[in-house]
Amino acid sequence: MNIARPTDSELEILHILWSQGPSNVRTVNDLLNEQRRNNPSAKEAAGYTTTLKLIQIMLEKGLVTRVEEGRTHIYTASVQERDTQGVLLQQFVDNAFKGSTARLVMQALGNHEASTEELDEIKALIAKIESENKL
Amino acid sequence: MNIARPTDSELEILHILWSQGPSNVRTVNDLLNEQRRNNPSAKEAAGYTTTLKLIQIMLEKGLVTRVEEGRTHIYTASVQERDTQGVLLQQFVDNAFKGSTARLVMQALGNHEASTEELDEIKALIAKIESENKL
DNA sequence: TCGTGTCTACGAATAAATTCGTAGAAAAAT
DNA sequence: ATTTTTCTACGAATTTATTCGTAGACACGA
Repeated sequence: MNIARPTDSELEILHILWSQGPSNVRTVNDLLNEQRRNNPSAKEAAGYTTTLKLIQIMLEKGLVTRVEEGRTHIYTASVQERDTQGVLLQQFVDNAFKGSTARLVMQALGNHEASTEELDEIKALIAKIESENKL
Repeated sequence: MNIARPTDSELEILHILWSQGPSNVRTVNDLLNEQRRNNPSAKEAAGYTTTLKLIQIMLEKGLVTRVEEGRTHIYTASVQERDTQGVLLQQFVDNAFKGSTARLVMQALGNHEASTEELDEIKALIAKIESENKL
């Protein structure tokens, strides 16, 4: 099964569906705008029909599924968060880092104020990969 | 100084300028299409005037500078590769990973066949960050 | 019942990125 | 000298993503 590539706006909506579970358009729109209010670099609030249209397009693309519940539709993400992030990441690495994942990781760790917990997690993952490599 | 955010096509051209140094449009176009031929998932070859137009737009945005040499123009990237990657990465982390750099790094390391050398580099970087954190 | 609000569907305006055709000037080739 | 090639500039078509207005259906409360 081929994973469709969501656009930026679609990704915003997917994040909401991933964290909230199945939702109607009204809920998605409300949460979307709440998120945007809390993020100064985000876009302006979206009108209801804007969000509706986006979700309808996502339905056509197969990014979400829906069931009717009375007069309204309840939407569910039909792609997994991990899978989608994997697809986007691969593409981003190709575009911005010419395919070098190592460079991307270095840059990410270099820029960012990593917490001790995060670093520990990453170290653990590296150890795991290394032990698997030995097999 | 504010770093402009290049689009995908602009980034392709920047990569060429970064690796080749100052170049005229013909050279950029040739290398661009050569790269695309070698990459099955890339776009079709670009016409000369397409590349020209893109570079002209990049000039307006301040992504490149140029000098005249006879009848032709020689273009040079006016943004640094590292800086640009940093800007793009920050934005990508926000969009796709809701700002969690740690998650991005985990996903990247998980997906990818990292070589021993790469892992060592990354471990060294983590150690460096940790020692700085202690100060 | 009648208005008001909430839903979907859908067309279309807007915006942003990309692509390319055409024209004119200058150089190079014949 | 004249034809062909190689530049730049620039307008405009195309494509893709985003935004929103309007219309019809239905429900709910006054």
